[in-house]
Amino acid sequence: MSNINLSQTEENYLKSIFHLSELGSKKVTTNSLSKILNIEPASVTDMIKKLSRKKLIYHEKYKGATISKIGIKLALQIIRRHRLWEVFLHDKLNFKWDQIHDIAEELEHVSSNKLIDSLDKFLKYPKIDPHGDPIPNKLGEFNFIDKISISDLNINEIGIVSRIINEDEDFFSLLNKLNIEIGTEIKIIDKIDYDGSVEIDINNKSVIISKNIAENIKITKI
Amino acid sequence: MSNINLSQTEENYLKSIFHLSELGSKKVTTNSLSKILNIEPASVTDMIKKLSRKKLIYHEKYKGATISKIGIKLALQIIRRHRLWEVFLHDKLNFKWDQIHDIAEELEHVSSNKLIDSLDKFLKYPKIDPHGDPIPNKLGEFNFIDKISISDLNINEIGIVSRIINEDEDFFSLLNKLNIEIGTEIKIIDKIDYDGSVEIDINNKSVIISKNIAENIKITKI
DNA sequence: AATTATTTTTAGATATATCTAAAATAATTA
DNA sequence: TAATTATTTTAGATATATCTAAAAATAATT
Repeated sequence: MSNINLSQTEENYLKSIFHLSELGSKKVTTNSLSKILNIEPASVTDMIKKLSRKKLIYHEKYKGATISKIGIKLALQIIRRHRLWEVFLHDKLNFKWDQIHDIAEELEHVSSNKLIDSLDKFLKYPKIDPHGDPIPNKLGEFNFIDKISISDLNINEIGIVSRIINEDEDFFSLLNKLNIEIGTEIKIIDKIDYDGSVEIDINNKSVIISKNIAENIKITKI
Repeated sequence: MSNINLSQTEENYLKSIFHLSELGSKKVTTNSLSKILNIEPASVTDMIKKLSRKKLIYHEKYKGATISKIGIKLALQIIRRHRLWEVFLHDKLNFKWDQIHDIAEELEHVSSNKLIDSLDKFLKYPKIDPHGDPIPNKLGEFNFIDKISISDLNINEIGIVSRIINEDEDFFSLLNKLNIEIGTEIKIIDKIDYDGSVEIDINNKSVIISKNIAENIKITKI
């Protein structure tokens, strides 16, 4: 096997490209990367060229980048590491689910495969991380469960929170304020046509959440 | 508190300076650092200047460097992280003691203090790592047990291996070959005056080890 | 279709961490 | 002590990852 060795920076770019490409299907623009990585477009262009040279992405000038098969494979390994560390932090070290992301961002770059496979075993081969996101296995396979979100429910339907898409700190603190976590039962009281906001019931308290928030909370219908 | 933030590279230099200074008492030369870090002396000089500017070491041109109080404190935190991760890898992930060093070298640079303190708790506040080295606590305090080594034993005396100084991969594989690990009982059969080699008995097998090897294996006399 | 606005890229700088070759200093030895 | 050897530092390059400012290409609007 050609052992491709990436710097931490390259790994971060690749992961972001993978996420933005939505499982490899979409083209990723320089600007979108610039925004989520907080790096100037000019610098992004340089890195795109670099990853392109390494065949992890394909790039056509001014037209955006597509992630390659090898790129996807590597990205999934980084995501696997990230999510396994999140499980460790949450389940073993008792971190709150909103405090694990940043630490996992550092841990994910530790490169030993043996480490990750041992960690996987130690954690009893978890299938999802504390945010409900699927954990790829050694081969990059994972259960792709693109669940429906709160916005997909109709009035009076009930859902159980299964996955949080957004990993912003601000988003997490909002969820904490609303007492929403994985497993929380949510009932739809009303849907506001005007802007897609949804009135929901959590533990017998009613709140109205914006369309964007509703779309970022995936649920299982019951 | 002024939160001093070091790069991975700076951390590695500082740790090496601390080790070479033998707990802060000795001057460290450019060449000695160059050798253990495998970096050219010219580059070492640059980094010495940098750490000196940050007041982590004191440096007099052409005369070597001394580690400062803050330097020692920071070095001990890095060592603490390294050794706690080694305990985790050995005790929880079932790594052999000769496979943990390199991985801990990467993990030690993950910067969250909360992570390390939680890990410490999870591991039940271990006092020594799998090589028998003491683990500094949050405040940098540790039990300094500079044990005697095999070379300090006399003929017919018995010692139990308690600590391995050298962390080279080659040294570990030698120990594995000799069936020596922490806890192994060793009896001195003969001491060769010519070059300080020692004939020892391990599990009723006798071998001769060099002076250097004997000095790198610390023991508790029984 | 022409103009304007946006996005992307290029060009040229900067900081970090490294290198080699040469100069300066210190240590050793004849 | 003077000459030789070894160590350390300086000077100047290189690679990575970033930046700003300006140019080029594409997209949107009038």
